[in-house]
Amino acid sequence: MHSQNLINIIADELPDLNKSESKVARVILADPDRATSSSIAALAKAADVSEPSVNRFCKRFNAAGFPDFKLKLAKSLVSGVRFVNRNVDPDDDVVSYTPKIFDSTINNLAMVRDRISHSIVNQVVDKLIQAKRIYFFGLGASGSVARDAENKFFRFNLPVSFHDDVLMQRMLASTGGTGDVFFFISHTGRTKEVVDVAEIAKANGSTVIGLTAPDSPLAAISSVTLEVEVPENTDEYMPMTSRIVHLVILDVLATGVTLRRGPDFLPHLEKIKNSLKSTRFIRES
Amino acid sequence: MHSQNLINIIADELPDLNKSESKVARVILADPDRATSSSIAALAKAADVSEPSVNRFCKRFNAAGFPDFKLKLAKSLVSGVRFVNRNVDPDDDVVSYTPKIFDSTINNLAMVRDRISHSIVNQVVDKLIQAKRIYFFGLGASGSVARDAENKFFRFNLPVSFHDDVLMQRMLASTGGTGDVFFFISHTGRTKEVVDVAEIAKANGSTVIGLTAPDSPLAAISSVTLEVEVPENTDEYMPMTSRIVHLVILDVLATGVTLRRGPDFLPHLEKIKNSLKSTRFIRES
DNA sequence: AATTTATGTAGTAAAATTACGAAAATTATA
DNA sequence: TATAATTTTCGTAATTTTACTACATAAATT
Repeated sequence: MHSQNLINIIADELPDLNKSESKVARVILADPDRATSSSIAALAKAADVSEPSVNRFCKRFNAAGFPDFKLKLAKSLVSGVRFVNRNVDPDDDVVSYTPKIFDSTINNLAMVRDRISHSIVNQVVDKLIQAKRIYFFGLGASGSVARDAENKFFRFNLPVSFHDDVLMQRMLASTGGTGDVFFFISHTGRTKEVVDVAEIAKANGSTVIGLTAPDSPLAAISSVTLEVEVPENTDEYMPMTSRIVHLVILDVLATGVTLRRGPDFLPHLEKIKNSLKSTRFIRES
Repeated sequence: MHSQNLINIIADELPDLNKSESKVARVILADPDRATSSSIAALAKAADVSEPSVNRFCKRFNAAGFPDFKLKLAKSLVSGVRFVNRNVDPDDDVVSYTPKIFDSTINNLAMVRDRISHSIVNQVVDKLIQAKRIYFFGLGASGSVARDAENKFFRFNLPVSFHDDVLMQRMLASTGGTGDVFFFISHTGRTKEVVDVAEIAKANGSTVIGLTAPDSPLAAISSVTLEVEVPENTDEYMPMTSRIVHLVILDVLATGVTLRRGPDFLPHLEKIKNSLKSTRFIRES
């Protein structure tokens, strides 16, 4: 629906392609990287079709021609599938694994940037602005995200808190009601405790917002879901990057709230910023 | 030097290029995106040089030829990094501010990726591996980073904890000693409380690691400093992104530790992963 | 059997590369 | 300082590779 990856588009269309087109498609999907660096003749031979068939294939996917197609393919390899080939190896040294981890995080951010639903962001900003009270809930790694969110939203002069304790979450969820916003953060969206608490909150009439994986139990329950699809960890050594994506989405939400509040609100933010000044060493220079 | 972006490489080499090469370089840098879709003839004409000059230019930058160069250029353009750092405007709507915030985060990550000192990362990994005990300290937003670090390093079977309470930090710092690692996370590196505690830890013979700004009081005290230079917030609406960079650096460190531990350690990580399985709803599909 | 769709052949146009030599710049020598 | 020798830089022209188009035939569908 959004700005999909070319590889995925080809894979999706595969059943609808005719014989020679699907031959081409399969050769490309088998080794997209190789495809970007081969000539139309080489690719035609590999797929056992004629050159014009390859050319027609390219045009079918909205490319001006073969070279343009290769360009688009190369681009989509970087933004999407790169992490597949760039896993951390057991015998990598610092010089190799450091950029790999950065790149993987960057790729995921770029992917979500291009796919996030703006209308849902808007809806969530609405809910947050109208909230009587906001609770950020998360367990484990998502607990840190929730804590960061509290820290950020605290500046809006709203009653906001974060909790990483299940019992506390459960109690608060059951005492909440209309006007309260419960904001659940979860990588998988399938942690039982989290889903349970979300159900309680929902049952009591609170607004439930989920920052989580699509098609998850948590997403199903939530009043509004900010869907974040970050590829599963295939690699033992590669860290989980959904946390980072969640943090940036919360940055986006906070910015949305600030902007919605309008310029009258800026002095308040300035005041909070200044309150921290006295705790700092003065910068010499 | 590292896995640099092709655009940066060209910009860096610009002074060392000869007349026609630099003409080509300037045309490419002026509009890299256009360059990826033009023919060698068009580019030669735009740069007012001959076609072979463009070809030689490409080979100088380790491309097989012009088409290969275009491919590499295209890839480096999408690597997530968008070069113009756009600020959030007071009258931006979701569609505008969302990508801006993602882009700013991505830019900062890419910058640090290319500048981080690998030898310092290595040194810190060494210290963490040898540590008898690790304490992650941070206040405010950095407290969440510290909490995340605890969560991550906990898996290494090391005595590790995080603290965002100054009194607690102070007590622990004064009871620590040789073999203990105190890991301070601070955006500015100039929060008095943090620097005070770091001084106490240092005085008692503990190892002090700083993840903070260069040329800051905290950096000065630390045994090893992971320097993170993220541009100051020029924009009222743009969130602070150093937190994110800090988190990714901690990911890098955790990966370093895992790799150093060797393959014998993987079963242990697997065990922790499995321990969480029973808390989850089974994925239907 | 008629029509549409799919695919390949052959020719053409465009693009990129190579080989070579002239021009410019640099260095050496008188 | 002038000039010759050498190296580097750069362009012309030819060649090769690559991509595209028009057309025809084959296959599939109606």
